[in-house]
Amino acid sequence: MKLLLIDGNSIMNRAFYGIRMLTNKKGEFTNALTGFMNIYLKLLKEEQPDHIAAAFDLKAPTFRHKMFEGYKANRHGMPDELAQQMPVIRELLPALGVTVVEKEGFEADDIIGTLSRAAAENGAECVIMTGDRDSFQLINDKVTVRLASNKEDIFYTPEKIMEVYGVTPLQMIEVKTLMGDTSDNIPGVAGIGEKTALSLIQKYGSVQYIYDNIDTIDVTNGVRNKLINGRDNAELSRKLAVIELHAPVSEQLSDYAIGETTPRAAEILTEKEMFSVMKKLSLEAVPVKSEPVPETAEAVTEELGEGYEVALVGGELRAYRNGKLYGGDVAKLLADKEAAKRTADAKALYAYCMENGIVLENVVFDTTLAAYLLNVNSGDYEISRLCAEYGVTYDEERLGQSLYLLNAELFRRICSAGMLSVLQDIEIPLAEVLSSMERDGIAVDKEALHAFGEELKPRIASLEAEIHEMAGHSFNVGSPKQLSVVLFEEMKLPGGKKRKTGWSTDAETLEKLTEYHPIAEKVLEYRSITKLYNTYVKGYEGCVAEDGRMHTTFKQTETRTGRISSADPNIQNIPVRTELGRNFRRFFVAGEGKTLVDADYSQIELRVLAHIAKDEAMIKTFCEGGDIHTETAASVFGMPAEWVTSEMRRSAKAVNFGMIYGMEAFSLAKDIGTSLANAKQYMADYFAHYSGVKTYMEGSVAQAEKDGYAVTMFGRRRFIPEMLNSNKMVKAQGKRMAMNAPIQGTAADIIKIAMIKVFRRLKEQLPEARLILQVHDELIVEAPEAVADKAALILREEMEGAVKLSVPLIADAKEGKSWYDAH
DNA sequence: GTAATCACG
DNA sequence: ACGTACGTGATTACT
Repeated sequence: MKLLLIDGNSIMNRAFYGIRMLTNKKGEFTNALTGFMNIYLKLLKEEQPDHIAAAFDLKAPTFRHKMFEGYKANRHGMPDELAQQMPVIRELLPALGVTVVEKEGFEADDIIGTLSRAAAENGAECVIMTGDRDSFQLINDKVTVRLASNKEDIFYTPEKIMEVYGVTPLQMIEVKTLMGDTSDNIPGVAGIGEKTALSLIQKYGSVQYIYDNIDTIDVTNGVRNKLINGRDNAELSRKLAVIELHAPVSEQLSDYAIGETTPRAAEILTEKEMFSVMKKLSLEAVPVKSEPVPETAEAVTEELGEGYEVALVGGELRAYRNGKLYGGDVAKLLADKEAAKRTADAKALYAYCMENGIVLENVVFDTTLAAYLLNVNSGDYEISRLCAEYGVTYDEERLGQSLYLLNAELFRRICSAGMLSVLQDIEIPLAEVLSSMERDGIAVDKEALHAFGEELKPRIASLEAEIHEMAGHSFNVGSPKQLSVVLFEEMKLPGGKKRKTGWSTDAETLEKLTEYHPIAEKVLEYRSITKLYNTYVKGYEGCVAEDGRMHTTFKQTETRTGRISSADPNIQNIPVRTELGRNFRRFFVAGEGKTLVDADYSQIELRVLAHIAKDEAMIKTFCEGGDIHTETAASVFGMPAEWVTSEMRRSAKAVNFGMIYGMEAFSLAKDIGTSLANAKQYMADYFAHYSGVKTYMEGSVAQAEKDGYAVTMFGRRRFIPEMLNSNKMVKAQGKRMAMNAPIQGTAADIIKIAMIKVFRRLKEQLPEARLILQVHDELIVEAPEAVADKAALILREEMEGAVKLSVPLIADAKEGKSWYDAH
């Protein structure tokens, strides 16, 4: 028989601080729960106990502590984020068949002490799982302590205690009596710490012996005096240090046999969205009904509208009419303008149709896109998971029915969140555009790309040799760890920032080192060239398809702000800021007889800011066609625009960009290289001039605090659970998100609208020209040379006219044979 | 799998 | 006293 005793509070505490903040959609914290369950599952597997008890503290002062007068409660109240999770684990464990034991007036340690004694008396083996060392005194031949650790748990037996502390487990009580324990409010003897306490007990065995022989024991007079003065405290401490072994809880071991898992476990875990834990427990997610879903199929249809569920399963098309298998011609259905289609992946469905010569019409709903809009933080929009999340019974055999009910629920939520337009007017039409862009791809001059790489190789080799020469030996320059040893230990250069694992060697640090030693500059150059070679030559060579073109994947449900992202390869981070890197764009070319037309928005985010903040000064500058950064400099520095130097303009530009990110004065100071006081003054002057921006930023934060989310001009939402965090820094980050999300998100909405308009107009008026790339504020069209000007005109008109703001939107278009030339 | 670094808007 | 700008993706080193 084997009894596992879990120190509930201690493990929850460890899990809470060991795992980054996690929440479910509602913003309920789940990190301690997740950490606890992972520890619990590992224990089950490794220990294979047949009996388990989880002991918890109750809030009230404990028996041991109450016994003594003069005891003052000094416990740190646990943070709210952890306190919220405690009742949940207390309910979850019984649902998993684990007995929770708690007793008014007793600590978890007392319960564990009592049960471990009872287990040992009954000849059972006992393992105590805990995160602190308080229970070491309970260890004996039958009882071991398993101390949770970030790496391997550590097992404490009597031998291990002797090895580590040089005393027996019971003598740990004596040690604690002398040294005390601040977290447990045990005073101990003033001035006696762990070292002294251990050596005293190792030598004399007990506190009693020490005081009985206080005049003759071999200690310094200082220690003797401390012991004499602390005698009263020692007596009190001893009583506090001893763990109670007879707490009034059941000692019937059979009461702690592992029980059945009840359905409540799955309910709790589903509600908390702890899906990875459920998977490990082999539990199915269960519907959690928050609001009633219409009962009958007719009622659902009435709400959702007549339509067809169309799903691609393993490359096969399946169609259902209002959830029931559709027997008709699916290809015809897809092209039917009258038939409303609901799907789970519009981009894939558009791709499928394009490939098979079907003109897909009238897609009205998309499960994935809807779920993304409802919660951009999730990252997982798999159907069965969504069903669990939104209270629909998932049945793989009846996929149509599942999709149908899920769509009804998502539709309702999208409507009540005011996001139907974002879904139907932006995201779903965009899916078609993206699938067309992915299919077309961009032509790559593979030979030139390869040749460029061959040119870089010897430069890398010689830089590496130079660096090794300066260091005095060879090492891996690409390893930040090895590099930091060379720079900061061997060469004794001044280190800057600390990282988790040592000194940072990032570009900012190396930049500062250039004035101390030429090696820094070489490392910087080595880094930039290897980056170019590894990522953009080696990486991209493998990404050119048979047709000589690169087909990226545009991800539509990835970012928190509503932007699209690009992967395999990422086409949105191709070098441009340095000349060497910029050369890279020469290999992205127009196809035979064609040209690239590249158009980008001018300062779209600042224009969006001017508009949504209704800032008069900023609106005026943009409407008059003035230079925003120069105007900003003029007002911040209090002088006419003609007097503004390029240096001043640069600073003003930094402030303008900082505004978009919710930047604080500290970072501004660092960015433009001035004092904190100066930076504060700049920002104060900025807000005095752009008072609308100030009001807007404050309002944006206040609204996010009230609603839990930030919202764009078009109603796209971003939930910001960080806003509710009690950690000041996390909350500050939440505030910055709240300031940035509506700006970045609105700009993303605008360019998405522009993409749809450009795509449609090209299709109609210039079908041989194609929209092929998007880089956040930049669109690239590949067009036959003869119609390049027309394509440029269309791009400019549709981008500038995508939406009407209180400031003009400006897009500049350029043509060229390669991306380098066109940009 | 995570951390560090660096490419882009 | 802290610790400091938003949003991505790819590569390498290392556990």
